[in-house]
Amino acid sequence: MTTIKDVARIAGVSVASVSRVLNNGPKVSKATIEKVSRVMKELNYTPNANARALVTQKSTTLGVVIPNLIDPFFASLAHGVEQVARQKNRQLLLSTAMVSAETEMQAINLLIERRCDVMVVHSKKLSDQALIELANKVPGLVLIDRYIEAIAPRCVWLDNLEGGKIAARHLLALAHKSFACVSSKHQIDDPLLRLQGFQSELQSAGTNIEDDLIEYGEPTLQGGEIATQKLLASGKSFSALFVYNDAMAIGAISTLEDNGFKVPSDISVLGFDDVLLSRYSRPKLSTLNYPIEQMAMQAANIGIELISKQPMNNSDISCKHIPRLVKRESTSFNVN
Amino acid sequence: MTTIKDVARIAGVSVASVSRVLNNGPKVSKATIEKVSRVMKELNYTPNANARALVTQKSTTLGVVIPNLIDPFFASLAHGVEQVARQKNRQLLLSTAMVSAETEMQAINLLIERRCDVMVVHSKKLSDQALIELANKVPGLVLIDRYIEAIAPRCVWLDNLEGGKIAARHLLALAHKSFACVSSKHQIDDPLLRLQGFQSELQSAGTNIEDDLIEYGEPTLQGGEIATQKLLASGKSFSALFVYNDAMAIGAISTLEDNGFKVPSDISVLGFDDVLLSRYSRPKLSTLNYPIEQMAMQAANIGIELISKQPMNNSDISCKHIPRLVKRESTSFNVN
DNA sequence: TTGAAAGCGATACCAA
DNA sequence: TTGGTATCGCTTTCAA
Repeated sequence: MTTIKDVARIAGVSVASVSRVLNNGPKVSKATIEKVSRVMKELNYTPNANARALVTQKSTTLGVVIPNLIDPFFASLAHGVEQVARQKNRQLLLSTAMVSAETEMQAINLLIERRCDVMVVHSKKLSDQALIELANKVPGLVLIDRYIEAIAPRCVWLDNLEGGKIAARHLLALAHKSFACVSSKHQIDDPLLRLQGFQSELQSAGTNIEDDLIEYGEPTLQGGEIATQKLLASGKSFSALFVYNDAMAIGAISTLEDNGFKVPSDISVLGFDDVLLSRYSRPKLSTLNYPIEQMAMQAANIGIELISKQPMNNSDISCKHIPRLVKRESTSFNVN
Repeated sequence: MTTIKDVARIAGVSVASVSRVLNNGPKVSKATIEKVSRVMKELNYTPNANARALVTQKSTTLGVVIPNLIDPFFASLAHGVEQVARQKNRQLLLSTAMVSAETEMQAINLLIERRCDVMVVHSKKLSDQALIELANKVPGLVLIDRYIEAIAPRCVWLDNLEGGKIAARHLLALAHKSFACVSSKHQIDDPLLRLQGFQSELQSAGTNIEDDLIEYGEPTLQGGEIATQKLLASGKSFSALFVYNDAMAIGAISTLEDNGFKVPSDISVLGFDDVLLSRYSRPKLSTLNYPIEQMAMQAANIGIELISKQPMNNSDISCKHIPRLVKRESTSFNVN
């Protein structure tokens, strides 16, 4: 690979001069600019970003830590970060981490080795303490989908509890009286919070879900199908079903219709997340929008802001997001 | 950030020794290993990957160039590359490029600046010549979804033409006689090839598609809906519909059922790509599997192989992939 | 406006 | 087994 020295030698100038034209330095004659530019083109010269980072002590990367890219939810997260990266002329560095404390730590460390100074981290397993220490070590680290009091301004998260409440309010407003829920025993507590919020709002309205009408499953299409079969097997009837996420909700609809129930006329089904799938299902899924892409963009911007010399006072900007009800076709007024 | 010098000073050894324990060097006493390791831990030392890359002249990154991460197809591609990266202890560097020659070139250049030595590139707009030159400059560059004769062993691609033929054979085998097609006028020629393959196979069977029964649309759900409406508006009947991709196919099914046609009993619908969506649709979509994830993994492995000192003789390994028919529920025997 | 030289954080060769 | 030191490619004073 040709280096700055090659360019300098062939152009008959010092490396300092080449460096100056490379960085649009302030004091360079037009003559050198042209001469050097021409040689750079001739030699097909590409500056070495690693060397630059080394000497300038600043990175032009933007890191993101997620479990994987195959889950559209995390792909959206990464997409949000990527958009900010492009806009800020940074390169996206991606580190994957299974949901385990060790791999999450490893993934973050890989970014630190690269001296990545801004990173959006999705960590469910590292302890609050570990994360706080990391946040101290890496000024541009921002957590997404997690809330830790001590570093609250650096957490961008969704209020799942409130999401559950919004779901309940929607179904109550549609005059539903008997409710069921398909939830998930995931390694994270999002499902729990959603269910809690849902139940608490029902209770405020003087009703509740019968114990038999709460089932759990894997957070997938099949998981939703199986859980719904169990629900049906209980023999109890219900007119509104709140499901942990969209994939499960689509599975639920599938099982309900296979068993002769029409959605939404017989049973309303409400999902959560508003992933791409929800627009493709028939009937189109009513759900709660999880604005993960915007949240990821906000997180990335906060990270960049944090390492800038003159941090704006962003303390007034809320990092808590409330899911938004998206009414499509799978929920409707209860006429029974 | 603490550096190797800090560690050396505090441990009372030379930087050379620290470097040795860092790299499990061959000649280090147990004593120094322990001493240095302890200090590294104490100081929370993380080696600087940029400095390492600079002196060793080798990268530990794996690059990928795609249009975006929001399209599940490209997310799968990136996911495949990411898996290889993790397995080979490399970090994923992602560069996005809109489908235009300039942005594609920019994206690749960003990777070169980082001295990324292996990259999987999805380029539809750069000229063959430009790509060949890049391939010469970057020995570990591999193209995906593109075939260029001159660098054939470094192209991993899908035979779209054959895909169209397979589609036709499937529908013919189901005794269909009247065909329609929803295609796309995309900036790339995949749709064209699929349609060509489809038609050529029909012709071999002594039949064809009437001109009125080929419609084009955006490669999206809505695009599929609209194109199918136009098809229906023609007034001509058909029992089998071949659609450019799964998103459009799901749109097509939606429109067909809205117009009183049952899928597959009245009309069989066949998609292409086998994205996640196809398993979530009702009826579940029959489609052609585009093994993009495996292809991406193969591409990444080829890239790594290319820069290894002792390249295996892989010339016998085919980089051409044939889509595989996935029979689900949207196609069935034609009983009329 | 230009160039010489120090230094960023590591590795690796050569001596000791 | 260790340490000294040149070096990677670049930026950034400091003089000229």
